[in-house]
Amino acid sequence: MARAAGVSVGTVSNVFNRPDVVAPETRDRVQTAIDELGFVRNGSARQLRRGSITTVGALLLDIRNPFFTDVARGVEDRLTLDDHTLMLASSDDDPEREAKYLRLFEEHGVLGLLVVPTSRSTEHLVALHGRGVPVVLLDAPSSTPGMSSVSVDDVAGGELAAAHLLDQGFATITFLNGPHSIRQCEARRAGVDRAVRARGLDPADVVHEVPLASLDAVGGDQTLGAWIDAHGGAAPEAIFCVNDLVAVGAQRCLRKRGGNELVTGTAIVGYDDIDVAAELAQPLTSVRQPTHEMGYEAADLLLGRAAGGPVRHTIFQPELVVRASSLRS
Amino acid sequence: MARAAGVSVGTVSNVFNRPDVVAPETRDRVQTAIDELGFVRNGSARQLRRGSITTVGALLLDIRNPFFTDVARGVEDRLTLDDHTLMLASSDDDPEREAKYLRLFEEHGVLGLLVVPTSRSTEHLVALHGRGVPVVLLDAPSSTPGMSSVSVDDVAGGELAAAHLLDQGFATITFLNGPHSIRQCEARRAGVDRAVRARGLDPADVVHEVPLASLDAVGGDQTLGAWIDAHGGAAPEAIFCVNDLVAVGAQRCLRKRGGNELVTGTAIVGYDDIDVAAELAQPLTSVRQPTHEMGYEAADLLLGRAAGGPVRHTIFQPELVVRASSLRS
DNA sequence: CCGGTGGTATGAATCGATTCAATCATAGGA
DNA sequence: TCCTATGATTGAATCGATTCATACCACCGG
Repeated sequence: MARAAGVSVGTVSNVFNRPDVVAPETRDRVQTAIDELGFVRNGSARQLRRGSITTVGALLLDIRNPFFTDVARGVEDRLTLDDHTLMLASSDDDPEREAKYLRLFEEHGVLGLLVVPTSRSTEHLVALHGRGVPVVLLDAPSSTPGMSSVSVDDVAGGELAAAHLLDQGFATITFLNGPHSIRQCEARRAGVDRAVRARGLDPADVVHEVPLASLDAVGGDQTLGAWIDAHGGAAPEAIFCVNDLVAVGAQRCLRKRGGNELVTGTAIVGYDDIDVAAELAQPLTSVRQPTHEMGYEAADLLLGRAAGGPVRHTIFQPELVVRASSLRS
Repeated sequence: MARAAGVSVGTVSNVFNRPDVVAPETRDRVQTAIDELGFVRNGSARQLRRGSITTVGALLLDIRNPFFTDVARGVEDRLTLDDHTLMLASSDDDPEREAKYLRLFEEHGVLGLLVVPTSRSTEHLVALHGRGVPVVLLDAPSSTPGMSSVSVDDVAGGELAAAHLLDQGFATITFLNGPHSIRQCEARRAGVDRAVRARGLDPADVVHEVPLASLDAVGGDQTLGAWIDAHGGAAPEAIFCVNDLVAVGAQRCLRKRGGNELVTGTAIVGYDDIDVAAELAQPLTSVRQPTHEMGYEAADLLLGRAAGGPVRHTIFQPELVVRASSLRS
């Protein structure tokens, strides 16, 4: 220990935590000893004595999805204001991985957790929260009392997309969607239906929902390809994709079938407004979610909560960004 | 504590760590008590006693860059094999942030660190490593004895790109590059020069290097635009971009100036081969780096190192993926 | 009946920083 | 000169899990 500086343990601790109570001269002496030895205090010991301090955990679904990393960036930006740090991990929508990471975070005495819950998993979270670890749900509304949440109105998002297509005059919408066990997928479908009904139409006549093999470009490509094959080689007039990666896959599928020519006969709307949406072969119309703000707000709620603040449920509104891919040619 | 199960602390500890030495009957009794109370052992205390255990830290340059998240995924995939977990953070190429996170990781008693070093920063890392925390450098070769590293041969990457353009018959290459203080930028330039010289030409005649305002799409767009303005409105015949985001920006710039028409007169080569490279307006020729393998290998090296294994320097070879953007029309 | 052996359980010592009551030093006031 | 107020430093107790030497028990062979 750095009492090679000729002082007691208590004084060293004071230099770190309450420098003002230490005489300037002593402080300097200790400080130089610290620098020379490259002394770093043991975080585990600090934390053991103090309770949790600086780190906040975030458990996302997929660390490679730009939507989540943008959210994470918002979280980080809020946390650095208070000198907190972020521990990231991804659950891959696997409840088992989720449970494992939740336990690890709790063992590490994390200050609180931001969690994008997997399809079905709330028991662990509720238990954790009950044990006194503040939890804020991300991209999912909370029904547990005392647990804050930050989410986006996915019904409104689905409605925006469908309304846009209907207003263009398309009579049918082919909806490449994920399983309804995923809340977001179900909600977006509900929004689509609402837009259809608002125009006096019957969803059963207008909406053709096609379940995706996977929620990425490969899934979009294959699923749309199979659909086209099953319909005598005719492409749909208008497609709504549950996220932009799927939309990219759909475009790829159409282009392959059009002999690598740009296909402009089919309207496509995506979801998430990823960075390159504007730069694609067909600049993609998409529903934008305020990712950065979501992360920022969630971190803010968590820190407030940890300090005894109020429970809140923030619901952001999505926004439609219209580009060439959805316009009638 | 869970000695409401009627046993001593030591026994509870044994149930967790050496279940075989506890009598089955006792073990069950303790286990049910644990489950009922939702008992989670205090990670700080464990770690204090044991030394570091499960977590590995990774400090990346930018968490939003797909290149780094793909690498992170490789890391995670390796770590889960040994039940380790990953703490992620991004330094934003800011040495101060880097230092802060390094200290935090060390305080947390991390098992080891994977670091993509900022432009100039090795002192901290060397000191840390000297203090006994295993460090593996990512995407940068190590010159410090005892410190393993995983990197890609950026000289070869630059050479691949330039050779491809030269072989297409282009007489000049406009290179949108970052500052040479960034090792990768400098190395790629060296590779370009090597390709030029190998063909008996003088780099001074062939290569026009243009410094970028920022290493993203906005930077690529603006920098190329300024260059074109400075050259009487004429676009270069062949462009090499230091990464794919810059290439996307360059394409955007060209399209804007071509009245939103696809511009096929200019050849473009990017770097990183991001996911959507094939789906862009001009499918992008790019230099691919084995991101996932890099992460996996780095994590493997780190775990090996922590277990007293050897120091190693792995250098991966990049690969050129040719698409339409670079082909003579 | 005794000593030995193997299988279990115990609890005190330990890790290292923090905290707080107690000690020590110095200066100022009476 | 003595007493007190103020400021600075000390060191023992503490956090909670792990570890290890010790104790306990039952059973077996001699």
